[in-house]
Amino acid sequence: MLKVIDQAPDVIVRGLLHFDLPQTLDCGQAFRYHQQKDGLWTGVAGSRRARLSPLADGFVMHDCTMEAFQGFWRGYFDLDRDYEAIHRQYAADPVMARCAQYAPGIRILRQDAWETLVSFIISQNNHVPRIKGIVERLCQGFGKPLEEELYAFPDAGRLAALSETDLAPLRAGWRAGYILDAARQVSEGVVRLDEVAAMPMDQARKALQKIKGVGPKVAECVLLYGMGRLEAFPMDVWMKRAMETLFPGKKPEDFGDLAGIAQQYIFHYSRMEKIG
DNA sequence: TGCCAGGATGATG
DNA sequence: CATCATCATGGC
Repeated sequence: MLKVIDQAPDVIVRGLLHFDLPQTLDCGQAFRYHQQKDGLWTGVAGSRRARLSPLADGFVMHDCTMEAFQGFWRGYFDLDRDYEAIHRQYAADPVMARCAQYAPGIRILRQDAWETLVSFIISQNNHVPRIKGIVERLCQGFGKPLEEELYAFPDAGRLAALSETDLAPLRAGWRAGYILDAARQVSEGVVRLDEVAAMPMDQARKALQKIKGVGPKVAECVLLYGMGRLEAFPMDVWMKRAMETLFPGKKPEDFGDLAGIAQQYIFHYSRMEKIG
C-alpha cells in the first residue's frame, strides 16, 4: 500500500513493491539522472530538479514540497498504477516471469513528450553514456539555468531558432538536423504532441514519423515514455531477435495494454542472457 | 585499437 | 516489401 509521508523538507514514499529507484532511473528510459559519489541521485525532469535516495520499499525526494510531489512527481513516477497486479499477471506466464525477474524494480516513468522526443532522436544508433552527454550539453547550452549547474530541458521554440552550427558543440553527429526538424515541426504546430498523445496508435505512430529521424523505434519510445501509452512496444532489431527466441510467433500487440512494461523486462532479460 | 551503439534514411533488388 | 550502405561520434 502506497504511503506518502510529509517529512519536510523531504517527501518519503514507502509501501511500494516491485520498485527499485536505480533500476528505474538508469534503465535507458530517461537520460538526465546520475548517481553522485555520496549515493544521492540527482536529475531534472523538464524544469524540475529531483534529488532522490532509494529505500527498500520506495524512495525519498529531498527538498521537495508536498505540493510539488502531489502535483507532479506522483504522476511522473506513476505511483498509482498497480504494479503488484502487473507482476502477478506476468508471473502466470513462465517466460515473462523469467524476464521480469531480471528487472523486477523497473517502473515506466511518465515523462514530458517533447523532452522524450528529442532524447530518443539522440538515442538512435547510440549508447546510453554518450546519449546522456549529448542531452546534458543540449540543456547546458540552451536550457534555462535552475540551480547548482542544473538546467531545464530547452523548449521547442528555443531550439527551432538555432542552426546546425549552433548545435555543433553537442557533437551529436547527423542527429543535429533531426533535432532541428523536430523543433520546427513542434513549435510551428505541424505536429501537436498533445493531440498525438490522444490519437489511435497507428495514427499516432504515423504522425510522429513525419519528423525527420523518427522511425518506428523512436516513435514507440515517445509514445511509451512520453505520452503514457503503455501499450506501445519499442521493439528494435535486437528485441525482434529476442522476441523470436522467447516468444516464437507472438507479436507485440499480443502483449496487450501493458506491452511497454513487458518490453522493459524482456529487454533486460535479453541483455543479461545475451540473446540475439 | 577497433568494434559497435536499444536507428533512420534513401537507393536499389 | 526486404535488404543494404551510410551517417558522426565516442564509450569501452
